[in-house]
Amino acid sequence: MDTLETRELRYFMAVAEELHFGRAAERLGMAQPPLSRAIQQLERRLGVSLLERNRRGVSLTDAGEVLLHEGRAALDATTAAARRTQRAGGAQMSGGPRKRLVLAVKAGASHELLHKLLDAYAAEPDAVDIEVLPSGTCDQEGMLRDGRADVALMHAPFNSLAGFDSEELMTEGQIAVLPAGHRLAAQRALSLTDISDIPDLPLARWSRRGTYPPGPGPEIHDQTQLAQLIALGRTVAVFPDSARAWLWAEHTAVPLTDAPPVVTHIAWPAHSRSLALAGLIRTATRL
Amino acid sequence: MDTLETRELRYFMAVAEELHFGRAAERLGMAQPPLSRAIQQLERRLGVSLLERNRRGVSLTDAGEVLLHEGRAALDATTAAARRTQRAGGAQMSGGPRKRLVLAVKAGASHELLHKLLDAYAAEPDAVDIEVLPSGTCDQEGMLRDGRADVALMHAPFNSLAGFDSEELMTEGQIAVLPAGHRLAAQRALSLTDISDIPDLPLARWSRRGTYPPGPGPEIHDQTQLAQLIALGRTVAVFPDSARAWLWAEHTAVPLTDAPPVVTHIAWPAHSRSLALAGLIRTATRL
DNA sequence: CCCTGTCATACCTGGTGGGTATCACCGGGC
DNA sequence: GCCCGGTGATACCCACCAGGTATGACAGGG
Repeated sequence: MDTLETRELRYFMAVAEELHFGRAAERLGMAQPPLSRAIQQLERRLGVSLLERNRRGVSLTDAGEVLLHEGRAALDATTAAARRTQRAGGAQMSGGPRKRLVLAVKAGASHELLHKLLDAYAAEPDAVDIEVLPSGTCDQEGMLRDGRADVALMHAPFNSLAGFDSEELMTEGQIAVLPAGHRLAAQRALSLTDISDIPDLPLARWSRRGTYPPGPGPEIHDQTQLAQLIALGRTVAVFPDSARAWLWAEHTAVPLTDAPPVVTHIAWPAHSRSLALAGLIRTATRL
Repeated sequence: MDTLETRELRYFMAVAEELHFGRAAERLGMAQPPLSRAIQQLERRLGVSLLERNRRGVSLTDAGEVLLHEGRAALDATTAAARRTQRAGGAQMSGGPRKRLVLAVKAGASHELLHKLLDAYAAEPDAVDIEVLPSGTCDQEGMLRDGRADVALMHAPFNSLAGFDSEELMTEGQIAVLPAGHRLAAQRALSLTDISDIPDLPLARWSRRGTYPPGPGPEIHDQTQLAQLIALGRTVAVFPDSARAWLWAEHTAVPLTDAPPVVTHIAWPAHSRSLALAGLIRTATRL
């Protein structure tokens, strides 16, 4: 059969990610035996073995690998359905905000564009409330996928637009943000190689899903933290032009000649049919 | 809570589509009272009213409308996960086909391209079996979405590529297919207006999701049927150039000067990670 | 050799999904 | 006006199964 209950998917995802029944069960807030049994039943129903039970641990079969990816998408779509439904209906009963759109943005990025967009949209006759949801972790894709957001500002090439509809809004170059007193801060322009190997100024390393790329630079997970470390002369970082908006007095921005341009898009789930969303997109493309 | 069991989604979709608890229950193979109760529980859990129970029938609230669309996507993603997992795992146990990719195509379209693609791919060293799944109903989108297919040939502007990754393969003009003896069959070229209002040759009307657009022409749901009606001098139809491959002796093809070009794409789910699929796409783009 | 950590098995229990019977309500016919 | 047909909701019951606890089987390491 091709049923496949949400609960079973949740269970399998937990096991597939932990590769350990005990820890997975703990994460799910249940005991280990029923979890084992549920996975066995799932395997029997699908007629496919998903996990290789080696002594000492568990590993995924090819089919398990497929279910891990496809199941993630399915679970995201399911929770998105629940979230968006609640948002659509919450309005009509509580006297709260009539209708809301949740717009995911990268915290601190494209301030000016965002401001213009929100102002222009608010002036539209049929505008609804826009809730801006800033994400420090650059996870606008996930937010669209699991329904935490209805629409997002994304930045190629950092975000992938795969699976979404999108419109291009703005293209900008990138800058190196240096301590004001540093010798390179006096330059007119720099290249990526100029700043990638400065012994006294190692490039900052952003956290990606909790892990950091290797290198000598400080580990960063927060823009303010980074701004401070730059101001203290400890590191250097690369940002889109629009980051000039939040620079401190102790910072100096120098254009990068060979950094890839950053393209800001407005993106939304491909199947979306919301009129409010269509209005926001229309406004955005007219900016 | 943001749970939302697959079963509940299935139930809601049935009611939302039928707008009738009794018929929905019948379609689901269950009795009406438990279905009513399940929907009530769903509404309470989400804290949102989904259906307006008017005396004499049911209608959707705004939130219900949203759940109808989002839920369809979620259910499709779920059954896609099940189907693709079974395909990935079916190979390893039964001695059957090692690994399969299912390629959805519009029945009868792009014969030559398809042939070249399959031949070229079969010559690749790491080729897997390709199962060609022809669809008479032009529903390649749905096939990709619910996992019946892994990859599809789609034809803009007839199919929407929204939500998929795709690569352009071929662009072609369109032709009018006329009865060989008709006076217009002698022309070198025609425009859409030339053929849209011929009293003795009304344009054929294709079925779209079971309904037909209004007009005087015959109702068509099958290519052979259409071919026969043209050969009999009863109707005229518009096709991409590549349709010349299956024309009969009694048919005459005349190029259309102002018909939009047809672009054939190869398309696949945006999140797909299959190596076999990547190989097929690479072959296709090299054609 | 036993101890430890793993997942599987055995068995029991409570919650709940589903069935049947019935109600409440309304609109339409005569 | 009355009754009838058709709607969804309610009441009640039962059986199934998700989940818990206790325990087993099995391998690797001291």
